[in-house]
Amino acid sequence: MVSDTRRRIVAATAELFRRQGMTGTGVNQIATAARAPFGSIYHFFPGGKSQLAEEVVRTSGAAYGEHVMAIFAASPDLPTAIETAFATAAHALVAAGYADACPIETIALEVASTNEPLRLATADVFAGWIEEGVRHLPAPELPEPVRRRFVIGFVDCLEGAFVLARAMRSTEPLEAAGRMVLLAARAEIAEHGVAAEQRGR
Amino acid sequence: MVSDTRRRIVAATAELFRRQGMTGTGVNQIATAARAPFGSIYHFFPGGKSQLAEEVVRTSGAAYGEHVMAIFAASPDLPTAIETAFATAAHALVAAGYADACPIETIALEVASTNEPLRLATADVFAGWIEEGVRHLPAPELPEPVRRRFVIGFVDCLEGAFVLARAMRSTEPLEAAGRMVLLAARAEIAEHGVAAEQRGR
DNA sequence: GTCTATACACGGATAGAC
DNA sequence: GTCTATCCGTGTATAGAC
Repeated sequence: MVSDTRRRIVAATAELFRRQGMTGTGVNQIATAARAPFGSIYHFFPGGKSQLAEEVVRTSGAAYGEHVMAIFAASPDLPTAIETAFATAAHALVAAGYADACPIETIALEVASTNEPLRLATADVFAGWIEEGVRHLPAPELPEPVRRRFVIGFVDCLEGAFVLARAMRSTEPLEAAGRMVLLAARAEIAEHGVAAEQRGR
Repeated sequence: MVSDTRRRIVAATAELFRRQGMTGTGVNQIATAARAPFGSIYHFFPGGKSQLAEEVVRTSGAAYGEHVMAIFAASPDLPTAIETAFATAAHALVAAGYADACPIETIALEVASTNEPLRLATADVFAGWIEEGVRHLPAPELPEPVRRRFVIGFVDCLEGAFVLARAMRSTEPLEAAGRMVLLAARAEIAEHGVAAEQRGR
C-alpha cells in the first residue's frame, strides 16, 4: 500500500522538473504543488531533494519510454512508427503549451557534470530506452548493430527537436526531425534489407 | 574600449552556464570564477543575472554558430561537412570531459517555460543558426525549403546527441546522429538533386 | 504518519566607501 | 570604476509537537 501523499509528491515533482528543471524547483514549491505538508517530503524521502529527484527520473523516464514503445508496438512498419511518434510528440507539445516535452531532458543536462548519482540515473534511463527500442523496433530485417545505431539516432532527433521546439514555440523542429529519421530508415532498410535478402538466397 | 573585468565576467558566466545551467549557477560563483569583485557584476549588468544571461546566450550562441559555419565553409560537399561536424563535436566533448557541449542548450530548456525574455534570446540564436545554415549549406542543388528542413534536422540531431552523450559519457550518440544526418543528406540529394537536373534538361 | 516552526546557508540584489 | 558590507528573501534541511 503506497501512500497517496507520497504519490502526489512524486507526481508534482515530475511535472515541475519537466517544466523548470531540478535546480529551478524548490522543495517548498513541490510541497505546495503536491498539497502536501513540507515535512512529508523528508518523511518519505529522507535523502531529500536528491533522493526524490532520482526516483522521479527513473519512474517518469521509464514511463516515457513505455509510451514510445507503445507506438512502436502499434505500428505495422518502421516508417509508420516514425511518423506516428513525431506527430504524437508534436501534438502533445502544442497541447501542453510547449511546456511538457521529455520528462528527464532538462535534468539530464543540469546534472551531467554536477551530480554523479543523478547523472547515472539519467544514463540508465536512456540506456533502457535504447535497449527496449532495439528489441521492439518494427524493422526485423535490420541487423542488431544497425538497429541500435538507428534507435540512438531516433532518440537524438526527438530530444534535440524538443529543445528547439520549446525555445522557438514551433513544431517545425519536430517535423524536420521526423523527416530526417524517416529518410534514414528508408536508407537503412534499402541497404540492409536487400543485403539480408541476398544472404537468404 | 571594453573593460577586461567585464570580459572575464561574461567568459566565466558562459562556461558555468554551459556546464551547470543558469539556475544552478549563483552570481557569487560567477564573481569568484571571473576573479572579479561581486559588485562589478551589477556595475556592468544593472539588470542583474537576467541581463548577464541574455548577453551570454546571444554572444556564445552566435560564436558557436560561426564555429559550425566554419566547418561548412571548409567542406567540399555536404557529406564531408556532416562527418567533420559530428567528429569535431565528439572530439571536443571528450576533450572537455563531457562537460562542454552546446553553450545554450541547458539554458534553453531551463527558461523555455519560465522566463520569456530569455526564451526569446535562445529562440533568436537557434533561428540565426538555421538562417546561416541554410545560406551556407554546401548543397546548392537542394531547393531552399528542403535546405531549411535539413538544417533544422541537423541541429536537432546535434543537440539531442549532446544530451545523450553527456549523460552516458559516450560518443556513440554523436556517431549515430552523424550517420542519421548523412543518410538523410544522401536521400535528399538523390531525390532533389536528380529532380533539379531533370528540370535543367 | 502528519504537520508546524525554525535553523542556517546561500540566493540575488543594493548602498556606499574608496 | 573598484570593491566591501549588508539587506532580505528563499533555499534545503531538521526538530519535535501532535
